[in-house]
Amino acid sequence: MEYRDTLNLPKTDFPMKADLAKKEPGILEFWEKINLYEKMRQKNKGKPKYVLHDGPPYANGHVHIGTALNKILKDVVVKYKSMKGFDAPYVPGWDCHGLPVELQLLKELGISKAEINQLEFRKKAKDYALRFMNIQRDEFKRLGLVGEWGKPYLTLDPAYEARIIGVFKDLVDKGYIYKGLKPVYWCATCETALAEAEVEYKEKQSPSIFVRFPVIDPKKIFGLNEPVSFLIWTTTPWTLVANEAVTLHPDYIYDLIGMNGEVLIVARERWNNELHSKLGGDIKFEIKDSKAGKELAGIACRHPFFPGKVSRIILENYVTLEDGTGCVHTAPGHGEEDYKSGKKNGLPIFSPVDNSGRYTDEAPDFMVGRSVLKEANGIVVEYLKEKKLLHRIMSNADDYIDFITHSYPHCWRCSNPIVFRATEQWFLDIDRNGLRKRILDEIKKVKWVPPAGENRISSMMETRPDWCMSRQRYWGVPLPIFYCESCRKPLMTKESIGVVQDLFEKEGSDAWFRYDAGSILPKDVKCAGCGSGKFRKETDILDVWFDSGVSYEAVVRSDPSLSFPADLYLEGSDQHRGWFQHSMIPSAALLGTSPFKSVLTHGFVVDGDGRKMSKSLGNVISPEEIIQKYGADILRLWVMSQDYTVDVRISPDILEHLSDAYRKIRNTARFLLGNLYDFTEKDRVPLSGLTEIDRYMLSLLNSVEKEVTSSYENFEFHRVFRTIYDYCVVDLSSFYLDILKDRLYTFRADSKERRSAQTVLERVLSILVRMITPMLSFTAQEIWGYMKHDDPESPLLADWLEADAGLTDSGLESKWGKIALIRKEVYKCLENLRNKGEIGNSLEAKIELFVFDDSAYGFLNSCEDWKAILIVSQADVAKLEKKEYGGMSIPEAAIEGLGAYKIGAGRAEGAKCSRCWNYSESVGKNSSHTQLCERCVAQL
RNA sequence: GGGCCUAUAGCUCAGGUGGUUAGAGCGUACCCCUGAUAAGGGUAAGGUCUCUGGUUCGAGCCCAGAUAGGCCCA
Repeated sequence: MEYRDTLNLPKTDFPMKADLAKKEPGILEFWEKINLYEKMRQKNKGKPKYVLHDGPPYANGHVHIGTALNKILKDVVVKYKSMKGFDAPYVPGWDCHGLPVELQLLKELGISKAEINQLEFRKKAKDYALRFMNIQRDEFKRLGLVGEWGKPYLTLDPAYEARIIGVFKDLVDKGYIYKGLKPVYWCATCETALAEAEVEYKEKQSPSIFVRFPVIDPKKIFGLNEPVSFLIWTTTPWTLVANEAVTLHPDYIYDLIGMNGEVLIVARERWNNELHSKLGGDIKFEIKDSKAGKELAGIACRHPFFPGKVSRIILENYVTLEDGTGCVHTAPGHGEEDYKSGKKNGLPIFSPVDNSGRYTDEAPDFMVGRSVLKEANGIVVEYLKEKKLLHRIMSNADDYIDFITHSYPHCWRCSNPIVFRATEQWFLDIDRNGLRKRILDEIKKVKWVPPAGENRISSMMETRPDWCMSRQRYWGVPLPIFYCESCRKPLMTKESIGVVQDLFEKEGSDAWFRYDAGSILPKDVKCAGCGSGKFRKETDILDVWFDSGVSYEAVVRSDPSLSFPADLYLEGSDQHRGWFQHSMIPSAALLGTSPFKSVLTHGFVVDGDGRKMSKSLGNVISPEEIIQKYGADILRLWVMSQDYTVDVRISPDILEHLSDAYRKIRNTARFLLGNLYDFTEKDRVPLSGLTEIDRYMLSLLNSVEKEVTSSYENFEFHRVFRTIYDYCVVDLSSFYLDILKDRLYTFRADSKERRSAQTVLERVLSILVRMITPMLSFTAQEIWGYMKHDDPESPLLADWLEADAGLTDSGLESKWGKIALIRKEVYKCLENLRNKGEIGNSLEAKIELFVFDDSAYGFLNSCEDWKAILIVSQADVAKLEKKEYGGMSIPEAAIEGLGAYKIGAGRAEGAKCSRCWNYSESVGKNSSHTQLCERCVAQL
């Protein structure tokens, strides 16, 4: 007789090999077929909502690993919350307007924006954005993300565009929007503003000059009779016309250097390092005085070009000692840093340069109409020389001018050098109605995960300038502003903007370019300034940050399935400056509240060495290749395994390890399934009837579940992964399941002992599959299909099983913790025997546990079945006298709090039972089953 | 250059308020099993806790600086 056939070996069709790449698409089809997302919503209809509001990715290019990380994290949150019984809608969105699409498209078309009709271009841009939206949508779905994929929100939808205008209208109405000047990159050849991405830095030769800014009353200020000047250095002489200040560093030391009958003020370190030889040569000089920069603030100097105009000394930390004089010529109309500093110090934003790069009539008469890039430098130098404001450069043949080659911005299209030029822009006043302060207060109320996010965004909000909302581009939502044709006064009333809003709602923002102002505005509209009825349209568009920034209004407050404020925004940490801020500003301004209750940020994906991914380093890993090689579940497992609060690493090595981890979890589930093939509800054993180790395992399962649940709650997903994984490896596979095999296989199928074990296995599987569902959604679905139950079609439609307090038994957990330690010690002894060739399988061994104290003896005797726990054929517990210490295999160990014990290990007695493989002296005693032990005979 | 953040074994992570020989799992090596089998079990070897100072009786944990890296700005 083949005794093997009398065993209850595991049976399951659940394949060991996952083959995820092949299997996942089928599971996706299944989810689609059963309308999974709909059903998830339906299940929790009427329950409390949990709204994760999706930050829209940019509709350009394929999904990369960073986006995948972001979306998978979101998906895990949504799935977990849904299983927990929240109505957790997920409406994905796309950011469709903006420069990247515009530039990419121009590149594809091989033209500049002046060469194409704006409406025609916008049509192509729309197609382009929609094309990539569709590509990305498919790629997102492939990751197993659930959501409203049929009805995503798109910032180019007419309804969305109308909301953008609506929010802008309200901001205008509340007085937040104003017109001001701000320097932008300007190409005088193309006569257009350039975006950062359209600027190329190339080497250029520029004049280098040193210019005196004479102190107006040196006698009074320094007590000196000679003329005193701050000396500045510049490589853009043409911007001196627009000078408004001279900037010093507050903490540097400035020396007053007497030389040739005048006094020059420069930073001491600069003088000593370079300027002395460059400007002084062999001439004798004398330090008349020394001051810290901050002591010089406010001093008035004569403006080099405008008699009577004053240029004052101001302070900024950005002044460096790398070059120049430590005294910086500041023209707020011609530089970003100068502009910021100018705003801070209340300086005018002066920029007397027109579209073609020529001086306007605001410049001195002799300069008007001259090109700033081609002619101005020579004129300025001659003028300054004549006015004795230029300092000689001794090291250069005693000339006034030097030339240096440096990196300078050029237009990417015409390759000519560009200028910084202040133009009229629309701004949102961040300090209107105490907005900045109110935002800072709202920030404090938000829960930031990790907490450092609060500090980060707060410090940005504290110092950020007004929001410049206009962009000189084609692809975006136009600024809904009109100008009077005769007096140029802007028309921006609730009514005029409302008209635009309604128009966009019906026809989309293209309508702005399709109609002229007269056809858009009602006939009776008149300019409030001059009464004229003729208007023209603003040509600038809105900053795309405004598009996505108002999604709280266009999506969260407009979609009835959502609720405001959103519970969670979850994005990369770069969005502190981006979306979080630009959502907060209009929401706080108009609704007085933050649009989110909590914000979770994650780091960026870097390679195995912590370096950012780049084509040149060749370390880029795409989601696509991971899915093809391993499957989306491995990608999801990767996301879960990482502590995303810092940078997240990925490498082939890491993926390989995760693949191993996946197999372990999968095989654990497979073993559980395989041993439940004949188990039904009626076979369940009540708690009181379970063996002790089974009750212990239920208690442990409870602890694990609590740990996993709280980790999900706190968004500590890597703890979820680790806890589940360790549980599978340590508690199940190498401990419980290994011990259980004897009972499951060799006891009668319907024996109480076997049913007791199965009762536990069923609960373990049932909870395990739920715990992994948000993480390994595909695999969970697959396992679900092999489970026997009346539950819904998908684990995603199942409820989270809460830990059952009645199953927790801390006494048992502590007791079995000690048993596990003893087991570990025993295994060292067994390994010893194995290495000596005395045993192979642990069933060939016999173990004796010796103790000396009553307490330890009592403890060891209280354990039901040592031979099962240790997986050996015989195990005895005995009390020993001290004199019998000798000859033991290992030194004594102690049972915590119970005293010492020793382990005796040797070969088991008797013969091997051919059914259960245990060794027993009873083998051969039964005449009809001569190869069996008595226990097996009884089970037949 | 500035703001914020990170740095524990090959990998992923633990190491409340500083206190005996720094932990886990994986991986690796070796061994066992062949009734979870392209599975399962065991044992062992791996760390100057990035570096340098400092505070302290005592620091992986606190402070300063450096180095490397990341995000955002300039």
